[in-house]
Amino acid sequence: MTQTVPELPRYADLNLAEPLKRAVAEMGYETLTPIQAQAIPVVLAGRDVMGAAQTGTGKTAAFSLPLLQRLLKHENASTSPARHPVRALVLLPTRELADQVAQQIKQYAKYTQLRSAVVFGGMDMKPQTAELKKGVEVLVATPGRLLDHIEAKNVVLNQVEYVVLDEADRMLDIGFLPDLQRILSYLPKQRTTLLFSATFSPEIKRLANSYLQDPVLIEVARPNETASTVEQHFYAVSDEDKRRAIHQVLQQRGLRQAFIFVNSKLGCARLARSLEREGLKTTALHGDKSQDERLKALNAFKAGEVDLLVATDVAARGLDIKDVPAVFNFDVPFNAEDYVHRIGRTGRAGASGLAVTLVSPSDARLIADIEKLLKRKIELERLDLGGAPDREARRSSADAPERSLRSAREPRQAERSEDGGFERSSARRRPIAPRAPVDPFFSKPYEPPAAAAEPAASAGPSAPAAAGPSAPQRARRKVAALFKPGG
DNA sequence: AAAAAAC
Repeated sequence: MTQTVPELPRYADLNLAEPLKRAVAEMGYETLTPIQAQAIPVVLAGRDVMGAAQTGTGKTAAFSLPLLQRLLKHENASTSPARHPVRALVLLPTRELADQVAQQIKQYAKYTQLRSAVVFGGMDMKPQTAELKKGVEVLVATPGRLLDHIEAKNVVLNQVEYVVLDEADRMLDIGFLPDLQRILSYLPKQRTTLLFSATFSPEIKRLANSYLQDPVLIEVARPNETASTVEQHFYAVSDEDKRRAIHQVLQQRGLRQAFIFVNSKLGCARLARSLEREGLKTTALHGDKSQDERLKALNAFKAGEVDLLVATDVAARGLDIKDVPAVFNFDVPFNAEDYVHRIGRTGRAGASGLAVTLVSPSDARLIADIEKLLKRKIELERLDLGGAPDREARRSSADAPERSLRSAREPRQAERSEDGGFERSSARRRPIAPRAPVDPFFSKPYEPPAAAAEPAASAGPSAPAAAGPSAPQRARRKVAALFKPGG
């Protein structure tokens, strides 16, 4: 065991104001994580920062503590409560995350005079407006609602000294960039900008640099790296077997709670309903729910009232929930970065965690993307679902055991096609999956090729076709190999 | 392919 970590820096030894130290001590923090140890002095020095560190390693404290310290140190009007301009702005990509970070900052600031507030959509404007009008030094927000408040003149941002983009790569992606740029246009040019995320693609890094002045780059471990405490598995499972796979892994591992990620809101609602019918205490979290429902779902999971939280990528980033033992990717995420964030919901703060990704043949390309991002080979594993494959079970209608999970819905033909029409669409979408063994290439399970380090490398000698398969072709074959009948 | 974020 690596129990003898050489003297981690301690909060008590930091040059932080007493009120901040007191709050930190009260929250039970003693030593700094690596990202905190590196980022805090740099932020205290007033520099711009681009910070990358693995999920679950305390990025929020890494920026908020030194930020609060700076605000305390250069307190201009603390003795006259009449005027409290927003001096620090923290922007986040989801409402739940804004809420979480705001609560954390409130905790850190609780023994100071600094005021903070949070604004995000889906909630009544009025209470937020009232808070803003009272004046706050630290404002936490999601972009859309903040723009609303700016345009309604509920808040003025021309005195902002610090802006933080948490989950910075997401904030800078195409979906958020226009709003972000508008917000930044209201801020003084002369300011400190802090960007933090667990993932930064090279393109986003370049873009991010255009928003920073002479930044300090802080990289704790490799960017895009997953926590070493998370045990990762990729199981080759056909779409129709995925729910059964979840039941089985939960049972075999003796797991009660888990996050289950899906790619669409509709799929999220449906999967949650199915799992609930199959006897698992399940709730769904996605952007088509009201904010009240979203908060309720999250709180029910936190309180242990439900065991499974089926969620879209609204829950992929940043959410810090204690003791999430496992994350399932029911769908392989469209963006490889989101894989890193999703599985980052487990194994936080040094805890151990399990990440299970269910891979169907059509996911080959996405798996190749994840391999590339993680810079390592992914071994697809077979999952013995105990008994005949599901499709066999459907043919011999007498087989009860394997079908038990589906039995509740099996008779409802109409609803099955609503679920995506597994039978027909699978034939359409997965022409690659061989029905009969034809090529010896398909007859052995996936083994990482010895030579090629990068997926984009040249075609190896094992290439069956004359022209040589492309990287996506090879990726599809790897996955297809695992779906060979009888293997 | 989708999700997120304002009403």
